[in-house]
Amino acid sequence: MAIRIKDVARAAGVSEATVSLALNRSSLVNQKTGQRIRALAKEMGYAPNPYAKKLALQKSGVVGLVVPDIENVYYAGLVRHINRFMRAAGYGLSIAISENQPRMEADILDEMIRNRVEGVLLAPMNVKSERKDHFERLERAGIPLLFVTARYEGVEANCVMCDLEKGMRELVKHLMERGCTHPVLLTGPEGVQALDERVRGFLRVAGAEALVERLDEVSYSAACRSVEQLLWRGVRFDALLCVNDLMALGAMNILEAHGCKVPDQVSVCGFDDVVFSRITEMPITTACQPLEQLAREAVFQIERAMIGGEMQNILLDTRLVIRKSSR
Amino acid sequence: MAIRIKDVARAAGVSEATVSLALNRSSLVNQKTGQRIRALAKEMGYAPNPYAKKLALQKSGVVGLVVPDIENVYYAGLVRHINRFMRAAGYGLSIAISENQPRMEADILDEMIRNRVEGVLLAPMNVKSERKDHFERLERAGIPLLFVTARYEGVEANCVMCDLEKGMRELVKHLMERGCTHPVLLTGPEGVQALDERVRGFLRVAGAEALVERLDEVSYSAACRSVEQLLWRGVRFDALLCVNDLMALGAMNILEAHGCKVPDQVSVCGFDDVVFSRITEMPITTACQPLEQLAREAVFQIERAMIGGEMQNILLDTRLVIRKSSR
DNA sequence: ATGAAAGCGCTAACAC
DNA sequence: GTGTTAGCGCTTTCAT
Repeated sequence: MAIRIKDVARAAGVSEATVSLALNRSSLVNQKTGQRIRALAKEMGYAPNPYAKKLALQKSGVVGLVVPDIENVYYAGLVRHINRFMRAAGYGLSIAISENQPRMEADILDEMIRNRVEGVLLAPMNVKSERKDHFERLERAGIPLLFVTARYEGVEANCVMCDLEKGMRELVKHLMERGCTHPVLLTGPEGVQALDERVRGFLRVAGAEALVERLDEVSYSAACRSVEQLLWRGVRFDALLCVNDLMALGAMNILEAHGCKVPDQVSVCGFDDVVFSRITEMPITTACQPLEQLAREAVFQIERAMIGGEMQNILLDTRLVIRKSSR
Repeated sequence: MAIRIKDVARAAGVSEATVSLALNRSSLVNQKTGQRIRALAKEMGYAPNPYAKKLALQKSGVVGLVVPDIENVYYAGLVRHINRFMRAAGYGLSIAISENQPRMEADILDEMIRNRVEGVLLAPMNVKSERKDHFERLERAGIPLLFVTARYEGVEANCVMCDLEKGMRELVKHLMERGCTHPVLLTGPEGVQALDERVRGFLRVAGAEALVERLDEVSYSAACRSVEQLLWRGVRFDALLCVNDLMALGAMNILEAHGCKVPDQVSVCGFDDVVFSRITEMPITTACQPLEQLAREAVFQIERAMIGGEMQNILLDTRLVIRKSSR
């Protein structure tokens, strides 16, 4: 089969132990012999069997990453960046997709425990979920957990995310400065922390009586349906804020279809600053979440935890990006 | 640390071998004892150490999946489906992203070889690449390779993909039936098989002298720039075909911005049928690639190869989806 | 500075 | 049917 340490040892005329030490750059082995062995190993095309190594070392060198939806370009971007940073840091990355299903998320974590991952980065689902006991199992297994992009209430763990409430406040403030007086917020189900934060920010600036529309899901089509409804009900509004960019796009399309001019009659805002806010004829004002920084911080923190350090909560600022849809 | 087979054996009052056999549902072990042992193991929360298992069995039970760009929703969808099918089939899936960088792709394959993956599903990059020797290394390692969504010329391996040429032919035919006489195709660099196929289909129906614009990359912004150019050069055209939906969106936006009415003055088509073709005010005509089927077939084929069977080339049909942008 | 040997947790011949 | 034992390939302690 493949070439083993034993083969290298024989070829080099030394023992397996020496080869192992040499390859791991131990100072125990003579400089010269070390070099010779490493050269020989490379020449022979030796590559250690990762499973033997993991078994002997009793650690895997891999961290798990769980995202709720890989087709959402926001999470896709997160995955890409975390993947890059993690590899650069010399760890393996095991990517899993919970598909927004609590059951799936639990299964994934259990599998990660079995696979002895040394840390878990988890982006919460965008649905409410009750059972959280899989996190206790993680904890019992002594595996550090770090939330990214949002957290679950009731689960004790650090988190790297943006100040979503503040981001939303900035958006509303911006709209009001432009003269909007009747803003409406389109959001998803209550009890999802990342959404609740946005709602709180909205209410704080727009006033507690401002209109908040709660949809079943934070999707394009749900936004479309909701705006249809608003128009049909004759609700008066001059600003439409959405909890993500794709929803804003849906909202805008429906408004335009009904002859409602954006931004003249209604200003529209998204959130996240993913590709959707830039590829429309009418670019969308939004709060940019700095994905790359988020990823960098997440990798940095989990790395600390893995080497026995303490993690911190990291709260990054979003950046207000003003585009055509609000001016 | 965790609980081992030895612990279960002791608790059950049998040997490790018996436990191992019982857990693997071997018929060698007594029905009753088997049940008893399995129950006990579950009760004790026993989970096998995957690395010890992989080491002993000399196989990993995982297959590798390489995609060029996870932020492209087309590949993201592919990943999601393959992930589902692969798990359902009882294999682990190792997801890697080549970021359209040949060097990265090579590194990934080498790492997969080291990790003893039992098969590789690879979606080619959308750039030309010269060196293909990493595939030889795969082959030498005896690891089956299956291309998905496209293939590399010059690499001997089976492929599961759509008949892109035919798909493009259908689009052009559709446009011509609608009365278009001057179609233009926006594509990417030459030498990328998945693009070349589309170009061939286009030329075959539109005629060999039809205009083909070759861009550096198949992106939104490249399409925008290209259409600006076309208009500026005063090129006469009444149909714009793009090799993907995002480009079609860009093209459409630029046309509209220049007062060029779609579809009255110019019909526009995309390709793939990803979300972008449905979320625009003006939905885009496109050729739908049946991602789920593609994924199912890919998993099915690679599975066959892993159990020693023969793979087949699979060529699926795209489906013409006519929307507003072309009528 | 190097080698011998035990051990990581599991499987699979082979013996009983 | 069940137990004994020898690996799988690597690391690491302890001799030398």
